[in-house]
Amino acid sequence: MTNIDLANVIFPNITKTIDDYIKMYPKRNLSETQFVTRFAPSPTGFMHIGNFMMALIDYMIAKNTNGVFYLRNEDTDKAREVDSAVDLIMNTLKHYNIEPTEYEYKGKIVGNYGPYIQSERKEIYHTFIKHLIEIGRAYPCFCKKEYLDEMRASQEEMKKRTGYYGVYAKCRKISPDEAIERIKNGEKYVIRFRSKGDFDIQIPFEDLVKGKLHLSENDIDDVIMKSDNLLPTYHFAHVVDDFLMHTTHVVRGEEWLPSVTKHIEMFESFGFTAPKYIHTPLIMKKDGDSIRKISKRKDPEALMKYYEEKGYPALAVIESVMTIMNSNYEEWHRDNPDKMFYDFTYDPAKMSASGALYDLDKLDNISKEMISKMTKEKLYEEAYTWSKTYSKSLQELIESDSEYFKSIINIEREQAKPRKDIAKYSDIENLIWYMYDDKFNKVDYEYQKITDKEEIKNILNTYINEYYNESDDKETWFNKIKEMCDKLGYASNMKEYKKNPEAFKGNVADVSTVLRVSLTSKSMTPDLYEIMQLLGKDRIINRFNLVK
RNA sequence: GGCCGGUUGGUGAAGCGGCUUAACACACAUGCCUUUCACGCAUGCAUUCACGGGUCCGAAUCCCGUACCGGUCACCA
Repeated sequence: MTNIDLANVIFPNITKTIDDYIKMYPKRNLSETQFVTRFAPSPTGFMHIGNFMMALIDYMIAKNTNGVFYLRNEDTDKAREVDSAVDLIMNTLKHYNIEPTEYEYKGKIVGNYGPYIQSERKEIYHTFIKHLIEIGRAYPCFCKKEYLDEMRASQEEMKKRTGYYGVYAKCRKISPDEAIERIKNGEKYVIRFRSKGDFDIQIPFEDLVKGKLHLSENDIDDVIMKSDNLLPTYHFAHVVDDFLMHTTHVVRGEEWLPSVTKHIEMFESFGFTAPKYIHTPLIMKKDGDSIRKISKRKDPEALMKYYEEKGYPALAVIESVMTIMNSNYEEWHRDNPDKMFYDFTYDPAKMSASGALYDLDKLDNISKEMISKMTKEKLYEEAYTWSKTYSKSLQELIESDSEYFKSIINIEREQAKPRKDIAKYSDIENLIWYMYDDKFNKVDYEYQKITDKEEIKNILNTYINEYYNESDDKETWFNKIKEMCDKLGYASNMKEYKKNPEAFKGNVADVSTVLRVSLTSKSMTPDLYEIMQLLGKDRIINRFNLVK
């Protein structure tokens, strides 16, 4: 009995050869400078910010080189799979407009290199594994979990490297005859790769982020096919898929760095050349005094849904991640304000090799800047769309009178130096609620300098009876407030007040604050004149009367 | 523990042997402007690049060692 007999016993129904598949997945019709990337998440039901960064890198590389960015669903771990996970991935990519050119979704395959779902590629993997068995580079392993556990424990005790290699790889020595017999007896087995590597030999490897490194050759016989579902492990699926799909650049987290030599050896066992690798640093989080990997369990901002729920503009999130990917992005963007982020050329070599802390302050800043530049129509649309999914109360506010809403958000907008107070759509309600009468009751007034109730009443009455005129323009309006200040003993001129504060009861800022707080309850609001214009005289009087 | 990687301000970082008295941006602080807040403007914020040694006329930049941080050592990806 030979390895070929063994291969036929294990895969009796596989009739194709790897050459058949190589023909079915021909070289892509692209030039040397057009790169092929893929986003290959496993459908666990989460979209982590680190995954998102990798997808963005994939997208940027393909976009920059006019190449191909495809999505591959790595669902070989059926135990961890979540039903809605693919929807989440697709929706997130769609939300950020970084959609793949090839993918498989809801039964539809777009692209010529599918299926793009690993569990649908079982026959392909089996063909490749069968080939490896035939040429003696893979074999069935009957070792039980107990043996493996004992092996590891004794290796640790003897301070040796752990793993299934050398003398520990006892199924390596099983003859085809014995293997066939044991299989026919119904013994459970996995398929392992037969490594020819020598751990003491260092091989050079170049990672596009980390640069040139030397890594020990792999000598571990890794499992390449699992026993229960007969699906491949990540290592093997990576090799087969990225070869057949002609991926030129593999972007993945740096946790994969220690296994590149496994992958290289597997590529070589088929006579294939490995793709280029971009091992991205992990995104970190500060936790007290220490720094750790950002965690989906402890840090809400680790998950992409956080940014959607809070209502950050998609572009703001992209730009904040771009600054982590390539810190020269910001400068570029300043110099090219009219270009889109994808016009920027991403360079993995400029990416930091160490893990970066993701800074929410930075995101807020980028986002405020971006929202401040939106027209009122644009902000209205964005905020309204967001509210329909995430905030019923804001939605109701907007729907009660959309023109009024637009007028409110337009205060200090659409001008050279717009107001920057909205970082995310979920901020809006808290910034404008007082413009709605049904919310303006039982409020806490934040009076500042002038707190005496009689004096406040006096200012309000004097103002409404003697000075306020709804049709005044802004300059006249403010001049009248100053006139009132003079009359009531407050300084109308700040410079004079500062020169001699003792001579006055207070100043025009203090008086304005009384008006502002009486009308809004808050001491910090946008332009008071515009607020008063929007409220109108009747509502102003009503609010003054509410002040007790 | 073995192997691999990293270490420049509170944060992202530039820097790649002399142009650096360490860029730019965020954050923070102060001042100016101002009807509040914000905006804007101005100023400040690492005498020093984890530490120790070496190479060199010259080092954040090159070499060695130490420390610390991270990754990895699964039929998970």
